[in-house]
Amino acid sequence: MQEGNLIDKNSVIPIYYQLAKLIREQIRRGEFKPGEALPTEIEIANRYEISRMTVRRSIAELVSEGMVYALQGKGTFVASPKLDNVVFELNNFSHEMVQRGLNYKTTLLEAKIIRADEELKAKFLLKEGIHRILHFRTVLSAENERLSLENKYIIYTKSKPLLESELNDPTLPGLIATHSDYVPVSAKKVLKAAVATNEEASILGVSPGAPLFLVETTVFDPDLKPVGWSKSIFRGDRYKITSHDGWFQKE
Amino acid sequence: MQEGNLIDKNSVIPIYYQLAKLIREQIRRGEFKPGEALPTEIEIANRYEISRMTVRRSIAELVSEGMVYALQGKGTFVASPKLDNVVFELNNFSHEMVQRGLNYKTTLLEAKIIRADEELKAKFLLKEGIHRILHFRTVLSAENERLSLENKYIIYTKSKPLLESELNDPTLPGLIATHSDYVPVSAKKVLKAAVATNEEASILGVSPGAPLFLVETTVFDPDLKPVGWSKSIFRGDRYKITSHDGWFQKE
DNA sequence: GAGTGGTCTAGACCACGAA
DNA sequence: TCGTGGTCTAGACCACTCA
Repeated sequence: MQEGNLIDKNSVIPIYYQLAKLIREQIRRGEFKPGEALPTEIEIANRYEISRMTVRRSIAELVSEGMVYALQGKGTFVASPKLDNVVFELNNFSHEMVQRGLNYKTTLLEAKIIRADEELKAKFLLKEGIHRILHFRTVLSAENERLSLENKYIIYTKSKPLLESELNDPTLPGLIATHSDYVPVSAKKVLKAAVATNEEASILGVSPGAPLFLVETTVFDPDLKPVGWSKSIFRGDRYKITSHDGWFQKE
Repeated sequence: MQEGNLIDKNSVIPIYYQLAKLIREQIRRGEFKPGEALPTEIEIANRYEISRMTVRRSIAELVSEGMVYALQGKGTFVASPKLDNVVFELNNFSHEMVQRGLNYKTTLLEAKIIRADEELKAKFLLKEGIHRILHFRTVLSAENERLSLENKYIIYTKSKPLLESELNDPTLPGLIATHSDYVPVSAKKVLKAAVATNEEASILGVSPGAPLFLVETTVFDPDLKPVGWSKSIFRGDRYKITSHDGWFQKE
């Protein structure tokens, strides 16, 4: 609680880092409770004989973690853990698989140039006329089981040959960078719950009506023009998305 | 690109904020391209006649946005937008509805104390014996349409009367705080795709087999003991989860 | 007016990378 | 060895809150 020689000023570990960890643990242990004020920055600086700027840096860490909040003129207070707002992280499939040490592969079912139909013209905000679209259809498998089916569409403005690497694992931003004159800089994803159609079911080896995640991705260039679109389905019995919130242990 | 009287040192807007915005826009406009180095901190400080610490604060903003990354001894570089890793945010239902200006209400179907069965004992890591569990079953509706069905379970260690407010909109952390001696500080959520059972379908007014999101929540106390658990389903035809990544416009 | 957090400075020393 | 980013300081002034 007090007399903190708990900070080693000669350590290789930065002081602000040590202090942030110290306060974080005090909050977790309940020594500072939600709603209570932390000691003032000057108090903390004096107590540990460090500069106020260093204290502020530590507190900034805790603020960014959502653990405390500062009010000008009043003080710095312990926040209540927010357990309502949830952030789900859906990692890149390949990274996931590599991390878990699983064998995975991408199978190219189809790669062809098509003419934009009305739906695609709408997605890409294209005017009337003929527009060439590059269409990829791939299946992701792990441990010899098919897990996901992806349909990718990009506006085709360059006629470059497809590289081996693209056939193996074509990513939407990668395809755009290579086969169009657009620069992909941002993406919007929409996650929906769906059920397998007969065709999807037979490709993925599940029953028609089986639960699926559906992810629609739109990729934009710097002018917010949509330049790539994909619709992917993931087997609901093989995918789950997990999130951790509040004051979980970090490090 | 140069001669930056673009920073107003007498503005009420902090210098670090102005500078961060300036660099962010330069990157978005492509004046600094992915992989390229930004000017060094000292160069920027000299150019705009501000202190290096202020420059660093600006760059820290951009780093936290994932727009640039710094390498000690080398420089600060423009990142490539990461469009693979996706963060889905599922907001608190009530906030969502209020934000959209929709009428919503919570209907309590059931609220009773039960004895923990084997499944609940396992979820809560309870030893053999008799354990009382408080069970809530609620339906969320908006615009007179049922959207979601929630089952909440908490370990019941206090015998406090249920408050009106809890009956209207019982939250898992709120129930734990009021009706147990535990302090909820963190939560784990798992999102799955599912299909409606006959019972669920009739409650929600959809067809059996209709797509659903399933969210299982476990709430923990500071010692990582599970103290609350819920299983909620959301109509797949009414819910979607959206995310934005990369260098989208902020502000 | 006293006390709080918010911003900014000018300078110091360090760790690291590259030549 | 030099230039880079990383840390830290001691002090300044401001905006805000509350009595």
